[in-house]
Amino acid sequence: MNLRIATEIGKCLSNKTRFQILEWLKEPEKHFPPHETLKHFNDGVCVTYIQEKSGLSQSTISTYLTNMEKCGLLISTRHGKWSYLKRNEATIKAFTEYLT
Amino acid sequence: MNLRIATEIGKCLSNKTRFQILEWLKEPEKHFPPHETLKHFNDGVCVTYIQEKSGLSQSTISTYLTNMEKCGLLISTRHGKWSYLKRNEATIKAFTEYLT
DNA sequence: TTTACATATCGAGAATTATAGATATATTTG
DNA sequence: CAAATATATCTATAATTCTCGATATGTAAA
Repeated sequence: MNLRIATEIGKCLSNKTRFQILEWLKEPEKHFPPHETLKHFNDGVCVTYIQEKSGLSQSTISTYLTNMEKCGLLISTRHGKWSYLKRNEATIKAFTEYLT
Repeated sequence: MNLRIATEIGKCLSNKTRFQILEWLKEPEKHFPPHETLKHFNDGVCVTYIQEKSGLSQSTISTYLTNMEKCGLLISTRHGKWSYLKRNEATIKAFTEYLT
């Protein structure tokens, strides 16, 4: 962790929707429907589900998620035409330790 | 801790100087001169020292510090004409736990 | 190989934040 | 009380961010 990344993370955390995305992803099954098309994969939530829950436009949410991935807050995995997002606990831990 | 305060803290942490102020205040004696006019008080760093170290204007730093106090990141104590700032470890802990 | 769907990127106008100088307030000192 | 000093607030402009619709790209299904 360094100052530049830490402030980029801060920027992500300065917006209610972005902060909530991290909260929702703590317990995906509590906040999102299951991914029925996937049989043996449960490693994050697809962009569409996050977009629908947020109520914001597809392009806005896509930008949010891209930025959150760039600074290491999220991990994105592509399966076919879907991208699945999950928290990057290692970065979150490094950030909180840097702050403390 | 709640979403509104957490995002206000995020806003404070989205700027390099503001983030650094928190870092500097982890070890004040390492980053600032001693407060010679004070005999038995060592409970934070005055606004002027923080301003000089940052290189930004007095009004900018004053605004930063006010906002950082409002969201609970800093504790401000006034002694005569000086305000002394220190980290509010309780809020910082609550914030990191909210995130984790 | 079209067509449909999921996600990403682009471009623009609206909204917010950054930053400073000027000024106000509060406190100490002479 | 007047002058000096530390900090806070006001006002304004520049810079950045927000958010969306439009469009592009990538993948799967028909």
